[in-house]
Amino acid sequence: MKKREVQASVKDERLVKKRRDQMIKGAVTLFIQKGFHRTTTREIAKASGFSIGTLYEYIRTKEDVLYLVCDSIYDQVSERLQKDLDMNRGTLESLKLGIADYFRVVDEMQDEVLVMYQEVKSLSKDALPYVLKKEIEMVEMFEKLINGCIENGELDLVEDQVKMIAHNIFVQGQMWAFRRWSLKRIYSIDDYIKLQTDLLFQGILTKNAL
Amino acid sequence: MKKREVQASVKDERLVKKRRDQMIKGAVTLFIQKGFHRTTTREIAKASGFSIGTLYEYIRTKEDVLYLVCDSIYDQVSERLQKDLDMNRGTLESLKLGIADYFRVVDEMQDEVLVMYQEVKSLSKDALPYVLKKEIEMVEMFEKLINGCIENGELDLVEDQVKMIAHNIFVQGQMWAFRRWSLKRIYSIDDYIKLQTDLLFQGILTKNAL
Amino acid sequence: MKKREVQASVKDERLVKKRRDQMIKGAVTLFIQKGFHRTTTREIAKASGFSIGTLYEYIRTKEDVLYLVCDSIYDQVSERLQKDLDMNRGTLESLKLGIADYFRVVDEMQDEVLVMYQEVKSLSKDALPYVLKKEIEMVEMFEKLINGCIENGELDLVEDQVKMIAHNIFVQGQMWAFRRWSLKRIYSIDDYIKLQTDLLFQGILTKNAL
Amino acid sequence: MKKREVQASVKDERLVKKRRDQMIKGAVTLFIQKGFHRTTTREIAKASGFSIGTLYEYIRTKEDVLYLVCDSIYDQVSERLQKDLDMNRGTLESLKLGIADYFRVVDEMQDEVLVMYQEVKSLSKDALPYVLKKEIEMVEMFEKLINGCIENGELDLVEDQVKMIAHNIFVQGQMWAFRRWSLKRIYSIDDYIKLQTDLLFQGILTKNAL
DNA sequence: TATGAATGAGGCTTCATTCAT
DNA sequence: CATGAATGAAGCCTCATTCAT
Repeated sequence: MKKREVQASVKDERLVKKRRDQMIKGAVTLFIQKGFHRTTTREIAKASGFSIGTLYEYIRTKEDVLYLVCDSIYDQVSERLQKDLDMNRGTLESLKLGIADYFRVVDEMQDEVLVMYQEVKSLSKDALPYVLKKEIEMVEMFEKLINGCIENGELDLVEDQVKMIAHNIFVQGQMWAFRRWSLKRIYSIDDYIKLQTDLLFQGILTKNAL
Repeated sequence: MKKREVQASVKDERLVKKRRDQMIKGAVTLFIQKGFHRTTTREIAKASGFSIGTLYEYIRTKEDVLYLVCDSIYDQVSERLQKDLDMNRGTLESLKLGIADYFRVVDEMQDEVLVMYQEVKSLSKDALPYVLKKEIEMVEMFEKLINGCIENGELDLVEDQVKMIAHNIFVQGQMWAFRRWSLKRIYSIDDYIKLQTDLLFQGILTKNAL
Repeated sequence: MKKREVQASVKDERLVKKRRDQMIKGAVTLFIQKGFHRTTTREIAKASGFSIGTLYEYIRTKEDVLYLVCDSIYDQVSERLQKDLDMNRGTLESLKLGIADYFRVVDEMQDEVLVMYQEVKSLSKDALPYVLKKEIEMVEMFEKLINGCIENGELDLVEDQVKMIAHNIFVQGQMWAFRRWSLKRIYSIDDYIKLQTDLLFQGILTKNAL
Repeated sequence: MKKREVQASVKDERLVKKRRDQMIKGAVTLFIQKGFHRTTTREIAKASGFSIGTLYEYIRTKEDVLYLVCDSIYDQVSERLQKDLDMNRGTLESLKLGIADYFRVVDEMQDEVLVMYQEVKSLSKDALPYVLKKEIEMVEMFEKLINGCIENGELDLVEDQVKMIAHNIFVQGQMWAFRRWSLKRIYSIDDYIKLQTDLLFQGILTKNAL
């Protein structure tokens, strides 16, 4: 599935990229503060550093801004993950590193993740699939990391389990962003990573219990 | 923390209850279809079976409807959970039952949970805490179930772990609702319960790895 | 062909009629001064004596106002013509009376006719046919008056001629409105009626020439 | 009355002429399709084959384009008529030829005539007189043709009649353009010329009736 | 001369809320 | 208590025009 094209009136590709970057940056800040629906196009223009007229030279509708924002955030997050995947050696260690890295990206991009997370649903039926596709791809990255361990004999799991775990990891990452109001009071990101990883690997039953 | 009062012009308490029930029912349907922001008060009134004027006899602002909806959903979910908690005997079995029951409630109330889940953030700074409080209470229910097992010596966990697990359970419940587009293709609710419970209890390293 | 329905949010039919009459009256004044495109919806609302919100309780789009205006003007004009037609006796005299009466209606409703005449083309492909239909009906009225004379033996014309004459009469009526800047300097409405009628009946070759 | 000057930034007269011709050609096409108000300056620039910036090197405002279009159309039509006038011999025959020729020009330039006809009123109070002046001149051409016949004794009419007839001819020409949706179903341009000419000359009263 | 990115006033329309009946 | 007509602030978007390159 190709990227969904957001039409711009301006021809200069480089300029389009530049202006849209300004736009995304400005919009994220606003969406964090007040959400997509409560943010006006004029506010977006202002926060982006140009006029309302100029804003509309680079998008067609307000929703395009949301799409651009979501798209950009996913790109950033998955780009980071891709690196871990690339040096994946199929060991438990590299799985752990992948998870830790993902959680850290989420931590660094808390606001962005939260925004995307809360506002995707505001995308039209038209744009949603493109963003969902990216989500699926990220879950698949975790599946690959896990499958690597299985192939190496470090884990013994069936496909259904793999998929479930991949989903869990993905959601627990997001969870750090969308439940931070609650979690941050108790844990640092390092605590969070350690606790979640241990739980994931060992479950709640102590050795004693086995 | 007491329930947040939503002011009504009408005095007859029984009538207020009745009208608000109609309202919640109508609103949930609409919020599911189009989300809170895209739903108009007029539509809510119509779906509730009365006029826009009447609607405003029972609420003060549109946001009140959202609050009422969220409040009602949480009430229903936690009421169900409360029962399990009441007959909690501090055994792993009753923890498992609690989890299974929670996941099943979420399954039955998928739409409602999804709505609440996606729209809470639209609540004003004023109303949000009241709903968040309910969430906290639900997480605490799971904490209690777990602590029961610890007291009984069936589990050996420190507080930080307990809280983390409670959060995980809570989120995995919601996850069944908000990722159903993805999960339902792979799992039935029974699969989901079994897999998640096993994973929770035993982790991914399982027997072989130990 | 039925009248095209213009949807109103307000239910009370009588009120709808009343408000739309206000609206048409206000709009015509404005359209005369500045044309449809240069008139804003807010101006229409103001000229109609209510708020912009109220305006939109009675129409769906700005174009609806134009349609309502055109529709109303045609109704008024053709209602007047209908009377003449009703007492048509198939004599040259009643044809002359019909023409004179039509020209007089146009004279009395100069502004309205001019507006409709200049702005119909701004109607969407959707609404245009309904208005054009009315125009056709009016032309047909003149055809009937003429055919009456033919049946009575007062005139001897073939169908093509009848149609042409009907069109000419119709256009010469409008002409009094849309070329008044030029014609009024030279003729009174009575002059105009007399001259046009004579020309129509006798041509320019007159007695001398024959 | 001199031509109204439309200011251009560009000095090279030949270039101005060339660009404006491109502009008029492009604009007419668009005005025909969507009318003056619905056509944007950007569209005009594009249809003219140059950029929006360049467009504004040759005009001052969007309205200038309309003026240029109207002006050009009138020029073309009256240039053709002028020829007939030049060889006017004051005979009924040359009057007939003049009318036929005018109707034929209108037929050939249907679109242009229609545009001009429907959009002149969009000209500002500033530009309108210049275009109206051309219209008057055209009507005067017909007056001259008729007066020629009178001087030759071929017709016997008073001034008021002459003016009325000239107006009628002029309007009947336009009519072929602006009522073509209706007329073309019934008549070819030749039918139209013959019928209108006969009616004009002989009226509707048959010899018998006299 | 030619280009096209930038501007912002202003247009159309929606919708939460009020209030007279 | 119920109704629904009225209100107007505010939102999204367009487009004529300018100006730096």
